[in-house]
Amino acid sequence: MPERTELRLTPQRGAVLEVLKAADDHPTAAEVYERVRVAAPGIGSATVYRALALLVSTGHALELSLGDGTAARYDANTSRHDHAVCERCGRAVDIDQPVPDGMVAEIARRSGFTITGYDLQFRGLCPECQSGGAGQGPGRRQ
Amino acid sequence: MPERTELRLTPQRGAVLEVLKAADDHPTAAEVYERVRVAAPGIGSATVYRALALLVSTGHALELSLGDGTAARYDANTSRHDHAVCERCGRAVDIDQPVPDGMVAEIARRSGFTITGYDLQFRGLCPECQSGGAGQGPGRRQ
DNA sequence: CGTGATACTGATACTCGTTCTCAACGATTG
DNA sequence: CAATCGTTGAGAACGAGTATCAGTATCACG
Ligand SMILES: [Zn+2]
Ligand SMILES: [Zn+2]
Ligand SMILES: [Zn+2]
Ligand SMILES: [Zn+2]
Repeated sequence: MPERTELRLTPQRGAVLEVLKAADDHPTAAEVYERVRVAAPGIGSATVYRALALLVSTGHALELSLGDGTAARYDANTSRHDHAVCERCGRAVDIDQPVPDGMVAEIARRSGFTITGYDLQFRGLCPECQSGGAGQGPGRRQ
Repeated sequence: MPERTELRLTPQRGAVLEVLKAADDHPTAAEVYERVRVAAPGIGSATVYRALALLVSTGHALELSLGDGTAARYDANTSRHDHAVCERCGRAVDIDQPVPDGMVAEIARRSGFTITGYDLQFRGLCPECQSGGAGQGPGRRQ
């Protein structure tokens, strides 16, 4: 007798999760949809959006706003980490260096806020876009 | 012979700028539109969007993505600063404590990125929402 | 002034990412 | 098998932002 239907792993949801786990590039919902259609050809976009929301709400994925005006991206790496986003090709890489606790405490003290978390995105040029004049083409946006 | 028409301060643009300067709550474009209609009743929303984009591109205002999925907000305070956003009422207050240079340098070294800037948003509860159970009502979103 | 060139405006149509609605489907239980 | 209920896919709906376009204001110049 299941008191709570935690997360029924339907084929569609499994496929979405697989795509997320296999991705290392923080795809948008639209990109997840594109990729998941290989494994689940008939899947509808609404189902992908619903699956992503479900995975986020159950802690199996993170939803990222990279602050560059682009759509939200999804990340199967649910440990606390930040990102550096290339302004040219849109690539987002993981940054595993947290803000010092002292700084957070100081900001809480000064602002009166109870700080429950933060989001930090660095902007710049990725190594590829610095060297190769063309890099690998302007990927996303801008 | 004016070689470049820099920025013609039309009544509409002036009104938008006044609204921005008077605001201390980082309004969205829609909110700016609402407010500016008091001073410029016939103004169209497209004009507000155009004025905001112009102000941003000429350095008279900043466009903020607060990472909470809500629309972009605008800020007449163009000096470098970050924000703390209340998860309950949506209020965004200024934070004037930059990330230590050493941390940025370390991240640039590790990631190989050339870091040109960053965006940092703290999440939490504002003083009003901590105490007053009701605060001033759930303002924006969530 | 009048004239044309150019910038700006407001209404509206449009785009596009995301959410909603709903009928059909499928798993589960008894 | 029948009843239940969560899930699905199609498509409609939504909303922020953008593009289009005809009309208007501004300006330089004669
Ligand atoms: Zn790049
Ligand atoms: Zn990541
Ligand atoms: Zn609050
Ligand atoms: Zn600010």
